[in-house]
Amino acid sequence: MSRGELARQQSTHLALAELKAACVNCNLREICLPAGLSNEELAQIDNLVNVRRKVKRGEALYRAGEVFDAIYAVRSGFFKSCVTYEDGRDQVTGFSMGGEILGMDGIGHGIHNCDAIALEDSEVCSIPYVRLEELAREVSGLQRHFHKMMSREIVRESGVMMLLGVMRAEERIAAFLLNISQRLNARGYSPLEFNLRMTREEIGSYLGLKLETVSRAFSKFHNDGLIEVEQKFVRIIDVDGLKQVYAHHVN
Amino acid sequence: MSRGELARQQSTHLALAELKAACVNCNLREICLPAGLSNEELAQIDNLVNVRRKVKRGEALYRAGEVFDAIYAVRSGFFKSCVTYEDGRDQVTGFSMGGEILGMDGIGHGIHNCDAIALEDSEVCSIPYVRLEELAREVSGLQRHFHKMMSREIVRESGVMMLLGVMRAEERIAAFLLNISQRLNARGYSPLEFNLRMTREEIGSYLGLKLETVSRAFSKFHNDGLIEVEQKFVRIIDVDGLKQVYAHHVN
DNA sequence: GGGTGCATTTGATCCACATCAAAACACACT
DNA sequence: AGTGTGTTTTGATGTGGATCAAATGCACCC
Repeated sequence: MSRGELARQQSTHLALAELKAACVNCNLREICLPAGLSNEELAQIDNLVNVRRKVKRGEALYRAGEVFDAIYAVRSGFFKSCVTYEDGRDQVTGFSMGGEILGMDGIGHGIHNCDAIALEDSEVCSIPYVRLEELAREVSGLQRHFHKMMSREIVRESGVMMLLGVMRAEERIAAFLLNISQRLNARGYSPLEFNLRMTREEIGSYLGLKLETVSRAFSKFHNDGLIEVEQKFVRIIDVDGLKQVYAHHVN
Repeated sequence: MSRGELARQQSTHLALAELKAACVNCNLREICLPAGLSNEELAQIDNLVNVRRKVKRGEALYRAGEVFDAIYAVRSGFFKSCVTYEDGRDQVTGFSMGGEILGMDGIGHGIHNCDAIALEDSEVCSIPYVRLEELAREVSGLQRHFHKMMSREIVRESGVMMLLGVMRAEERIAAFLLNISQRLNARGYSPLEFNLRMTREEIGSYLGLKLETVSRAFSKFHNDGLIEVEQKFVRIIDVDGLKQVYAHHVN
């Protein structure tokens, strides 16, 4: 598949998603907040997410410091989350794609802790937090699943801590590519070829590396026959080889 | 206050805590799971935490891979959480002291994601998760507070990611010391002198540094008149100086 | 179609922290 | 007090990734 075809396939997929109205019909329901709910329960929560919101590329869904009142399910598009430090240093703390939940960091203090910025034109389902609380008290499947999503966010972050704390540059980048690949796969896209939505600098920020280091690692993987890279387009040639990069470390 | 007196004061404090039975009487209730509940609500959740458990220094409260069925509130003592990687590399992902909740990482997949190891003889309140779920549906204050605790864990971890991703060694260690100091303060201990419960290696693992680097930073802070260090004992001399170490970076 | 601005690549050099090594120290046990 | 074990300190050296610099490529826009 060419780069152009791939881009077309991805956007068609997203366009279809936008036509549908509610969780019941959403093709992301199996990986989103309603995952694991019965059809009855699903119907109950459907009016929970009645508000949709489009966010254009480069715009913020929310920003650190804003009052928190809703969490968001990504319906289409792609987001980065990033925190800015008092002294201006900032870091990307995560990337979110369809079916993933954004904003759970705001619950703790009622204030968003990070910015959520769309990396392409995106759409989200807005889920008012007080209504989610209420409904979680009635629909135990929803309560349980919501807790799972928060817990998995904790686990995801400790995975990133591991990455930042103990892995070397190439391992981080191999792990990153495999992670993106696996998430695209879970959403029905090709796990072997895709267009990155973020810049080298954003990848670097997420992985605790400089953009030059990211670029060099991509080039090295390319030369080693593990991947093909051409700007934002990536094709994974040798999945196992990539896995070995971060399994087979110095020892 | 001498090192000996300080140790005695801390353990007396803990001994008193152990005499009391329930959340209603617990001196940690303001920072633990029941924080913010009314007296009525507090009474309702009291039988939730009926099971106590002692964990001796070096023993595990739980280990990665074990089935998750309860979260734990630290009643006395000190824990580290650490994850071990397939290839044997591991990393400390957090330290927990009185009033803090352990085990929320297990909710997502029903399996604990990390080891929780006592760094001194400790005691925890065991909170069966299914009962917590039930009660959270009835006591909305509990539900809300539980969500807040999970969310704050997410925020805490993104703080660590920032630390690992963008800070230099001395900044990390200054931030670490100030964080410990502030948490001790919130629990009624002196924020300016305390005994670390963990080794240099464990601090290093948490901060993504080698133990020698931690030791060198401690020595440097000592020489710069910011702190006094003698093995595990730390006295903070110049809080503002310490804050400047990580506020005043290269620019 | 050519210009402007941002993203990416690649090379050369530097430095913060890791690594290696050894000594000093603390604590538990006998 | 003496011995063993694990922790901490300190020094000397090495290196992975940062930094600095410059060229190239791509997208957008007039």
